[in-house]
Amino acid sequence: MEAIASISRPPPPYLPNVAKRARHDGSASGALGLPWTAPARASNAAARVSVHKPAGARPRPAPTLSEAEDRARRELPVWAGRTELLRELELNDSLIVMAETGSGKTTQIPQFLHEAGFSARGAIAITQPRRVAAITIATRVAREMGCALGTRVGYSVRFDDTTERGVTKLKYITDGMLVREAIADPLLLAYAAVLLDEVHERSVQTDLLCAIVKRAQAERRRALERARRGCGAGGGDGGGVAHGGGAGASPPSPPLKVVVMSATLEMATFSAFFGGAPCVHVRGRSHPVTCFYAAAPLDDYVEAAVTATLQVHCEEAGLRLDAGRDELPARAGDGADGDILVFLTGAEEIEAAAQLLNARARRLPAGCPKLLPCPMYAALSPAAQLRALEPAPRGVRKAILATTIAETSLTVPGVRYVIDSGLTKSRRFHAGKGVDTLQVVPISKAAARQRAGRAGRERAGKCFRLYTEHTFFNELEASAPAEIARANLAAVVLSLKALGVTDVTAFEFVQSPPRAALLAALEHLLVLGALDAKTGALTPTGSLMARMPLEPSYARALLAARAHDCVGPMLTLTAVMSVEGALFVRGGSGGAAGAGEVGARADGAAHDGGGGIAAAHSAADAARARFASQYGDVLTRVHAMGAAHAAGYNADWCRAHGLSKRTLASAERVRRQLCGLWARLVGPLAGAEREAAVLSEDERRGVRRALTAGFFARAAVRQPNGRYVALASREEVAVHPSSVLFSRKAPCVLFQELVLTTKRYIRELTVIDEAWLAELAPDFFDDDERA
DNA sequence: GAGCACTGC
Repeated sequence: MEAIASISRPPPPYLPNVAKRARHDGSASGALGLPWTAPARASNAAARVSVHKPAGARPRPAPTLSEAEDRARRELPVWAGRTELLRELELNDSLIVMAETGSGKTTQIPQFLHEAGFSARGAIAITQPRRVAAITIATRVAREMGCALGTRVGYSVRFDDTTERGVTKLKYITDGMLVREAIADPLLLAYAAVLLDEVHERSVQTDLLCAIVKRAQAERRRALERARRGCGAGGGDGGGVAHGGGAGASPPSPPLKVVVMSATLEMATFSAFFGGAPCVHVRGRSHPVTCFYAAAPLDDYVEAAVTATLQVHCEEAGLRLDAGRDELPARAGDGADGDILVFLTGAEEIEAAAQLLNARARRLPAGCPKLLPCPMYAALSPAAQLRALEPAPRGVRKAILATTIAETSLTVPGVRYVIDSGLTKSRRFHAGKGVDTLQVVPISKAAARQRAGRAGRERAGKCFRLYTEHTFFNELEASAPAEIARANLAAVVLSLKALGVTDVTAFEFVQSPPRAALLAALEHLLVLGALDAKTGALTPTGSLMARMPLEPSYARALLAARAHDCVGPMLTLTAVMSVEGALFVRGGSGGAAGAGEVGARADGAAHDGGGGIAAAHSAADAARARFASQYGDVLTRVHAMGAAHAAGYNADWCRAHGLSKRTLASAERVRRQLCGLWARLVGPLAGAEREAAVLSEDERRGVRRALTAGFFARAAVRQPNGRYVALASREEVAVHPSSVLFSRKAPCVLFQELVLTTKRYIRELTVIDEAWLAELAPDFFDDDERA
């Protein structure tokens, strides 16, 4: 063990040992320049590999890799620890691997296990938090192993499963998919080993999977013990043990091997959770990144980010920002070599920064290379995202203005400088009020290191932090709170119940969520009819809900459609409401996503007027108005989806009607998936295949009643003074101005969303009859009246 | 009369 884990606690990369205050280039900074503090020396020890080379034969190279590629693969740091890893896994059921970026853990460790025979009695699952990662890594590994994707190596993500049971040995799978599989097969009998990757991200799903595999491990071990004892007691001699032999029982499955893979130092948490599992540390391969800090706190970080970008752009090109034409530097610097990645918090702010950058870039000193701002956030169309990833033209430096999307979800090549605002947007669930909020909060130290590391992917880089060194060391948390500690747990609790957990408050989580959140989730599921009030067990309805890839409230509403003769329309409704991404976008110049088109203009001269996001919003309002329903925003979406379906999702038609083809396409995919699921779980779809473009009045009434069955807790009634009060919380709420019901107030509405900004706004409304509430959710409203 | 970080089933 020691050989590999020669350093079980490596020095954190990027951190200076000595903080030296170093003003950049004397007094030159003037109005534009920001003063920085810099470390005494660049320090990133992670560039070295500290594991020894094991002796022993290695398998033959995969035929489809070139010799150079194969050599590169064997030189990945994780190869040095191959023998040790395998030996530890022979001796232990669980292993924690801390491997830094660039170590090759995700592609190589599964192959090590396969080659060593661990896959002989079951597949090896490798979980990934993101779809693209599962797909691209599986593709890469299939090539390394010289086989076609979908044979020995495959992936399984929503809507796309390329694996074949019994054939696929290495199965790259999204976290969520494996949780689904575990609901049908809690002992994970299809697998001989499960490798949980990127557990340091602490998503609800990986936390849940840790607990699931631990339980499966324990039960499979017990089953093995029982089989062994049973055989022994059954008499006979040694031979009987090897062959099993209980009356007709199938041979017990082998112990489940679990490898937990993380990229940060949080190993102790997971080691303790898995009963003191050994930890292995594998060095990564990244380049040193020098960090600079703001010398004093900054009040406007968008402004500061723009200033810092220009400063880095000029100074790294060998120019001083205030240098005049006569003072061109003797040393030419690096020209426009190396792009700048700027971390901001949201789309609106990024568009504002892009405009500011464009305006100020015009006033750069003569001889300064061009600077090209490139917005990057999830709402951008894929085409616009790709444009930001393309190499800049010669002599031009890109400034990629990104959200946290560039932290882990995608890698921007060519980045040499990172500017870090130190902030991110974070969603939090407030159990007491049952509302979600989205707030700008400081990032963690781990996230700050992750961001800085983005400058050192290809060569040595620099990171400029728009906060002080004191803030970094004394104010930032070591790591962000696990998602499970701040999320709405209704879906989690429903999954746990489906996994056979009777008492979720006693369940052993990697980190226990707040008790209040657990109780709120239980109560929510109880009033939805998913749990039995006496036993707390899943009801038949709850069991169906747990099998649907929907939020519990939507699942409940969908099931309620049976009683209201509107299953087909409700399938459309739940599909169109459960996809992310804007449905209504600006029409005209044609693009899948409205905001995307706005962002894509950043490289042109079009970034002049106030336009931007605000214009896209009002255009979306106009698109919404075309399909407006007197019954509210949800029915408006259903109308739009129905009309688009009738038009065959034609691209020109979508554009002309201000609808996002991309969002519609994913809604249609979800709808088809739900139809298939419904046919299997509930029964044949009588007439629901009719893709109702236009709903009858009865169907409109039906879906509003069905929706009430799932969302009664989010009802608001109009007061005599014209304002609304949310029934459950008794709080005053206001209709969001984007709603089709903004100027046409109904007496009673359901809302899908409550956002806290300048007011408590309710969004995505549906007009209902107040009497339905007591009829469809008597328990909930009886209690409420007594309260 | 305002504005949706990022994943995932």
